Amino acid sequence: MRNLKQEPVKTLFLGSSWESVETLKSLNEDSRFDIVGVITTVDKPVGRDQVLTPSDVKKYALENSIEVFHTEKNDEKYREALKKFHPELIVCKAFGEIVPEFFIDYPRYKAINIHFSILPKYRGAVPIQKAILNGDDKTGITIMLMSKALDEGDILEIYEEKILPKDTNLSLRKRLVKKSAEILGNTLENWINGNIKPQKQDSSSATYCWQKDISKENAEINWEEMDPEYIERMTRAFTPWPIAWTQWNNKRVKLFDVDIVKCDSNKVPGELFTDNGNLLLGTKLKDLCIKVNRLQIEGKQEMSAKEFINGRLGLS
RNA sequence: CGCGGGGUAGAGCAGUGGCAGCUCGUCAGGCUCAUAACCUGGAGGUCGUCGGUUCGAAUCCGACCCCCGCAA
Repeated sequence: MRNLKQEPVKTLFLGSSWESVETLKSLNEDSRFDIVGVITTVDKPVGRDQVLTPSDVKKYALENSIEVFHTEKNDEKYREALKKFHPELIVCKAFGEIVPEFFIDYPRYKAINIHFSILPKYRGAVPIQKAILNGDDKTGITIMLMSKALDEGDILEIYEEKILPKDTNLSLRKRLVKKSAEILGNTLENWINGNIKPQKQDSSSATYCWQKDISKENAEINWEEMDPEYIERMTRAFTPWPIAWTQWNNKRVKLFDVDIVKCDSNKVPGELFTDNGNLLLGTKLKDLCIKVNRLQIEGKQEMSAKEFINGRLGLS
């Protein structure tokens, strides 16, 4: 039994995105852990002007005087990192690189990954989006050992979280980030003190999700084939990126917030029309329409349906 | 110099050389048992900024600033 408060665990953190920052922050502010360094992706060009920008994790680390290291998918660099930091524990969240096996085997207390699904369901890059898209009523957090293959390591702890009817990828992700930051420290302490026996995953029931499923191309609504329910889930799963969209007057229209409503119309699927002050889109089902609450026309700012109607924009 | 759309009242938009407009909101009054209803009236604009052309510019020309879609 190790008293972590007197003898903090030398921890190396791997991550890149804003959600990894929350995880890093919770560990950095936890006296049981001593963050010896952070590995993150190199600065990337970002936005319309392609300005070279450090990752959110790098920004946090620099502000908090934590040493930053870039491995750039290079085995030699990984060896260098081990020599430099001598970690007893590695924690990884939304890093964006596949790490070599010798690296995750090195620390005394192994390498831990946090994944936002109930593994072995939704192994891969976009588990939250996929859970919403599939209409699941719950998802969760898996804290697990890293292994050679992606998301296949033994499980230390699972936390379940309900998916609410209006949940978007963003809103659900925020809850999971917050929750995982709350439970991580204790889970790690239990693991380090030998109170957790890792559970093997049942790989025969594994499912997978790929980043390419969540792309601008896949965010275009196919009105002939998609059910209204699926379209509504798309708008939530594709928030805040890439945003479900369709065509109107040869322009892209992003749909930010929609509802499914009963309607009695013979509109063509995908046709935009107004009815009683509502902005509706016809679907392949005659008695159901998509009611648009917030939208954005290409070249315009995001606006409410009411604002869109007030401007008339060619609608009769 | 990656490609493209845009900046006009608080919001959304129309307006290609000749009085600054529309829908919504807002304010005042009216009607109504009642209102996101209806009627009447009002306030609210350096037309992104600077310069140029012109008798006259929101409108044409040049430069710059800002917002957005695509691409990466």
